[in-house]
Amino acid sequence: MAPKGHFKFDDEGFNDRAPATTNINKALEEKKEKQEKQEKQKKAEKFEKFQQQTQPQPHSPQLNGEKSSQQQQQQSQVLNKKRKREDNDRDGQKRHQVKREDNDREGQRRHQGHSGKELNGKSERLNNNGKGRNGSPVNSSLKAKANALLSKRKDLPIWAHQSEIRQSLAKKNVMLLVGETGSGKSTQVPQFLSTEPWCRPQMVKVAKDGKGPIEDLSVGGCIAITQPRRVAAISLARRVAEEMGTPLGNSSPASTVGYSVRFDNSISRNTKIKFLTEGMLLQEMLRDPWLRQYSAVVVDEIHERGVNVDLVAGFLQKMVSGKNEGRGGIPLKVVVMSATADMEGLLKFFDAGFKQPTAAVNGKGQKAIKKDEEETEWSGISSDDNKASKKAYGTPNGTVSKPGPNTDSKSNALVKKHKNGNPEGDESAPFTEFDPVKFGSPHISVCFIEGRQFPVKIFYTPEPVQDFVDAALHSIFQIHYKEPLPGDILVFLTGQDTVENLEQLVREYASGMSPELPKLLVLPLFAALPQAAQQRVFQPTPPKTRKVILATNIAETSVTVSGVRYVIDCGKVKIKQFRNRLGLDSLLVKPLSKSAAIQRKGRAGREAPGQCYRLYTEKDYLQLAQANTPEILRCDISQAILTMKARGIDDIINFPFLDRPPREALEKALLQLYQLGALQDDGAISEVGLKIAKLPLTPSLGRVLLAAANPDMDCLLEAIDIISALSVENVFLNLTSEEKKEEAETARRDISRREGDHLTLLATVQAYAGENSDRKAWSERHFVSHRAMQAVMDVRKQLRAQTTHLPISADDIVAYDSRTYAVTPERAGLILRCFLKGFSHNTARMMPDGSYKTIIGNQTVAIHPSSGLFGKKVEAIMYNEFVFTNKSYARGVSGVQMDWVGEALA
DNA sequence: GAGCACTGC
Repeated sequence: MAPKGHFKFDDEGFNDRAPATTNINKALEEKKEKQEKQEKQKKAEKFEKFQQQTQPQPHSPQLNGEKSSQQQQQQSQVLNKKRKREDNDRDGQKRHQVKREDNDREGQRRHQGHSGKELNGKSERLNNNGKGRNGSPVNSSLKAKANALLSKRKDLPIWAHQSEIRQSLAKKNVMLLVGETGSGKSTQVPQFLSTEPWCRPQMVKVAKDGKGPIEDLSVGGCIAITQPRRVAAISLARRVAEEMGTPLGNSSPASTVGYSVRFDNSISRNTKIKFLTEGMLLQEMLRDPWLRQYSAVVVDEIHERGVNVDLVAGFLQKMVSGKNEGRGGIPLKVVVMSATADMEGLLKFFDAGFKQPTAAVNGKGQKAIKKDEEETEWSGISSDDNKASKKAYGTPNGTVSKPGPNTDSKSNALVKKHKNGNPEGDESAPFTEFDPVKFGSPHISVCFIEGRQFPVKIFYTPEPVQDFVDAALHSIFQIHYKEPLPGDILVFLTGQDTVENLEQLVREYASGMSPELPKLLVLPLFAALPQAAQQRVFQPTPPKTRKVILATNIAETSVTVSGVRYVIDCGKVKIKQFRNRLGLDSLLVKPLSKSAAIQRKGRAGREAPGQCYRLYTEKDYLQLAQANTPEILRCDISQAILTMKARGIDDIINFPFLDRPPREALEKALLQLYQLGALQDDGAISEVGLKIAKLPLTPSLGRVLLAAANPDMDCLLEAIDIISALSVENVFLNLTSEEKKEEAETARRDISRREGDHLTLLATVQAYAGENSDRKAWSERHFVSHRAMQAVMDVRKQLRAQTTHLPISADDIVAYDSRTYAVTPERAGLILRCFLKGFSHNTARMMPDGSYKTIIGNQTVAIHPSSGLFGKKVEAIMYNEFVFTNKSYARGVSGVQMDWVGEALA
């Protein structure tokens, strides 16, 4: 029977007083709302008609073998073709489609899969195997394929803007481009620009490092496009290579399109278009602050606002408004692209650089943000920290505490505006203040591209919902009873616990359903789910069945599931927030932002008109924050600060932040870097700091690595093994049943160490690396994640390669890798003391009652149940992470001696 | 007695 009663939407179930507007850009929306509505209706009608005509589709012969015979995918494929909507966004749907074509053509990639997420494993490492195929037959077939793709490209919404984009960038060096999903911006903009006259390499005479002798250097010729995720960088590069008829990356010296992501660099001498992750561009900036190989940098998906993209934006803002001395005066073109970003804020941000080249946004902007730091209840250790910080840097002349003297009210307003967004802006509200013409800048052009999305109808609950799991349950069955097939349901929940609760409830209710109704196939989806279980989501829906996917935020950006027409949005999201005063990460359930709500809603309208059920009231929706809090405002920024220092930014206070971290966060980060020895007394970066900044590690772990390389300690290879394991999540599998846990305990006996998690990880990595016959079987025997261990080995390899300047030789490595004896207790102590060099602040001592209190701050902390030391009592502990969920937990824990801690703190 | 999502020469 259908669940009924206490939960329902307005008007006999559903309330549709808030019709969907799928166009996110409000400026466009205002102008085009009517026109679009009509268009969309037409489109929808057309689609319905088409769907009726094409319902039973024969299987496509060219795509046999692969899962392409799956009805659903094929349907969407045919649909795409018919509608000439070549998908150009970078999510899973397209990825697996593109990838599948690769497989059919070349059959050379392993780890075949259908989700973008799966690509996100280690599989992309091996994608350059089809080398040496640049003979003329292949080239001509590449060209033929590119020609075939051209007509699809011409149908993209962005194609009509081609000359506008070219002309704008010929005149102005900065362009802001808003384009919705499906507009084609990520694939087409680089191609438009790569043939422009300004994109050719030029020889200039310039002093290479700013001071030395004048040299002839080449500047420009290449375009960089940044992406927040590795999969996106790789799949976009592959797609653009196909469209241009060129081999991809390092498969041929003739290749003009490549990519660069961690563990996988695929470029050639002739690369003109290079997709890379934001972090990768930052690393390139450390090596060449002037980015001399590039004529242009395209920052894509800036609205996601990871820490790295904020730093990239700051560096670029300084660069475009500077004199380009290091580039022989040749300007760098910058294109900033986004689906939803606050373009007004971005325009002002870049414009401020031109107006005030040295201090675009200054210190006072903090005020607007500071209220976000709701840390009053955490006042425990703050005063100590503040004192220490002031002592280290001094208020009047320190690099740190200097308040911005030349406060500019405009830029304050910018910070404030940017922070708060459009306060009353609901999706359909006109973005009243923004007018590209009015805000036009002599340096910056703005371009809006319409997207392609089906309309999605929004329903709100009439009353606030107490229990969203219960509400979601009712919504699922309301949809299932009311709406015809096909049309799968995607439910956004907060975490594994809510997913599993709801999963059980839906199964219970479904078992009592009338047998005449279509069946429900309930599928959970969250990051910690084993790979095989995640894959079930991408398998075709069986006949007379409706899929119900219960997902965390993983489905918001990382993974696209086809077939979804109904989205249920619980209105909450679990986010990590760093508490500066405690050095503690909190994982909390919070209301999501409007742009995230819009993103979730959009998942229903990718293949057909859809519906979105919001488990909150319209009033609550209107009160949501406009955008997600940028990561830089809610994470430990010590690594970001160190990157800036290493890049030559000494005056952190006057750095042009897109959103300025509160002073407290800056001080905390600077203090921590100072305590690690990465900064000198005057706040300048030290030798140690420079070395740490070049490592792909947090400053703490980088410090450990340097300590271990010290001849007195001499345990670098051991430290690298542990650090590699610590930088990968969940080496050990999550075990649910008691039996499994006991079984695992026995199986892991040979790799468990009583000293704690660090040495257990060391033993695990050593044993895994020493297993030469079948590592997968070894992992299964030990209840260890093989996927995680592959990632560990990647990091380990990278760290070994990066530390060759440190005192280890190839012989040392051979000797280390061939040894079989266990680490002695003495050596274990030595290793832990190295870790204390980076983690002295993450220590706690046992109290007489058996609880632990942090040595700095005297906070109660419990050992996380995932730790091998859980339930054990030792004199003192050192831990890798301090996390608050239900209470404060230490994760990655080892026992240490108090005198070691004293030695490290001294 | 517990696990949002990404990412790095």
